Amino acid sequence: MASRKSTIYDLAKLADVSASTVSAILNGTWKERRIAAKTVEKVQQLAADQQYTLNRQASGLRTSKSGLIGMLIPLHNSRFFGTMAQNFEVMARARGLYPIVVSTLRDPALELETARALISYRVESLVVLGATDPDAVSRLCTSHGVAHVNVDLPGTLASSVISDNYWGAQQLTACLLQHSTPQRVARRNQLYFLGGVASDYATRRRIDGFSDTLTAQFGRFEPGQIEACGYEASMAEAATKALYQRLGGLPRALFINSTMVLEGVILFLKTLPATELARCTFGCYDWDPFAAYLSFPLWMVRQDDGGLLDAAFDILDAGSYAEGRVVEIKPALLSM
Amino acid sequence: MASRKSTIYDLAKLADVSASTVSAILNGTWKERRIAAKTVEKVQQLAADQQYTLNRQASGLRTSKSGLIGMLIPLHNSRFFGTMAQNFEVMARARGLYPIVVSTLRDPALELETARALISYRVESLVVLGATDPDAVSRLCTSHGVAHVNVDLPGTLASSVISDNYWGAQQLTACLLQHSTPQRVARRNQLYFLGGVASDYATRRRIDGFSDTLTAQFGRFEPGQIEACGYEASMAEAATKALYQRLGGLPRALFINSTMVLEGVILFLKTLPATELARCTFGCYDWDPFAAYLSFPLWMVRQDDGGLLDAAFDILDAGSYAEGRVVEIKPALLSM
DNA sequence: AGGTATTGCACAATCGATGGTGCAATCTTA
DNA sequence: TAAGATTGCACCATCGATTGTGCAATACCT
Repeated sequence: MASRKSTIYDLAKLADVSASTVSAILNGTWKERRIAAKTVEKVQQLAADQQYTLNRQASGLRTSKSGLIGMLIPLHNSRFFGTMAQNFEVMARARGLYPIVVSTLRDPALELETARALISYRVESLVVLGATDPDAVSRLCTSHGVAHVNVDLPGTLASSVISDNYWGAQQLTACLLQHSTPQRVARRNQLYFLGGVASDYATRRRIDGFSDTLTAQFGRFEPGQIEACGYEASMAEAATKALYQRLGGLPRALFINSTMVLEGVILFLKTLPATELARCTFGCYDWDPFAAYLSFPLWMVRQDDGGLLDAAFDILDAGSYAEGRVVEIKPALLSM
Repeated sequence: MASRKSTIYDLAKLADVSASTVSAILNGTWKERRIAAKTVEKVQQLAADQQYTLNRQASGLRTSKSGLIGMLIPLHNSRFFGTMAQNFEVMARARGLYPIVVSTLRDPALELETARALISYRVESLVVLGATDPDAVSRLCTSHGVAHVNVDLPGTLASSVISDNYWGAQQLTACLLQHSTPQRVARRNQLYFLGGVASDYATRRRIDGFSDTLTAQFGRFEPGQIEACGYEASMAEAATKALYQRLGGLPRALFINSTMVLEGVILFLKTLPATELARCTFGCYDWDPFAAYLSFPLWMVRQDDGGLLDAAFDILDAGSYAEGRVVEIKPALLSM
């Protein structure tokens, strides 16, 4: 029954018809080919008995369609990227495409290598999420005629869908201002921005939103209020500690750029007495369910993952990826 | 320069050699085929100029190798599964295989459909993580000669690598006993197990570890101490509330079965005053970085994700997947 | 010089599925 | 009943890469 493998030729022999007939029956084009209903039934029964499965390598080779759609993500084990991957799979399947999600560890070389691999498997489109060097991927895709779209971090060579980082940062900063207790001590009477990479587009936009809001409020803003210490928890922990020592205490409010950075901040906060924490208001750009239940209040910006991917698929569906437009999707501000 | 696509035939024409020569040069077998070094160089240069990429559909069809290895996971947006996916990718690449991770939403039908799709793309092996019905997937894989291994939840038709849930539950339970304050109120003088599905293998083993430890300690154990309310946060929230009302307070200790369930528990705990929380000791089977920073102490069992996958790949590498053995990997107990 | 050995490559079949084309057999219609 | 229409399917080239085999051309040897 379970012959090691079974091809349309095997079925053809068993059913005493030609391979092309079997093919037409199994791929649904048998009506156009005027195959008799009873032949159809016989072959379908046989295919089921023999556990036949289409060889998509062969099928794809012939039709030059793979049925695959790829997504590059920086990491699997992050809430945001995981949720995006989850949404991506659902939307891909809804379009009859088979989703492949691969992480590239924020490594430009791995991004390119991975894109190249996906292209060699002949993916039909590619969603490039949070890539470090989206334009390099764009060049590769374009030279191979692969539709693609950047998400979360924009590129210049293809259309992009990103969070409205500027707006979100403004909202979060305004919120921190509003909910923090003004303090007398001058050196503490400030808000600080922590984490991310200054050369990174999203971080830059958030810094802009942060600093513009502060400038609008106070008329001044100092570069020292920004600590773009990277995304790693250990870096963030050290940076928080350094800030604490520099200020002689926690700042009036802290704008934490990503949940990964938040992990690092918390590592340091754990060493402080609870009374200290109460003096500072915390905000985090990005959301995590457990972060909502920390021992101190925390404001969070939650990106609209569904909205981002909807827009991305719209671009792919419309074939307008080469236009290089940037669509911004507003995030949501969540209290604690 | 960037011809829409370029095949070995295009390169052959340009280099004025045969396609088989190009193929041998590009796949590294040119030494055995005694291709002259200068021909090699010429063709390689040309391939680079033309942005040639191997068509893996064609290559795989011919060699009946896809270079793909698949992994089924229940969800992307969970720490544990995300981390497993991340490790999987690294290990797959180290073996020269291209990883495909797909989620199946704990849906047996989707598990099967996905496995079938991966097989149609001719994956060379399949890691089945936390599947609801691993044996159905095994049957499919076996009938197609695809190597596979179950991870996290065992099957009976293929080798499995799982956490030592019994041992982990014993450890966690013992730890809860040791760290909880014995209370006089009889109805509270008990530990409760919350979450999971009783028909699920992992949950059953954990319940066994939990109840055996309690029986050993107290000589008795009541079925009412188990609330296998499922994995959803909302269910867990309701169950916690019901338990609280039934007992007239929190129990002496709570064994929370998964971080998802923990989310639900916390939703309810948020409605209680902090003094109430101090009376109960909390333990969670599974780990989340932020759960470590909740406003109350929490013991967690962290599964050895690297160890699980190492063992899984060992089985695949050894080709011993059909033996149906079960390997248990001990988890770690983490304080707060 | 004549023969063998080696070098360097081309040819052609093949993997499995697809789809254009052609051709009997049967059916329809005048 | 003969001509035309329709039904039902087989044949074959093709997608791009791989690999066993064969065969000139050059190198080597006595």
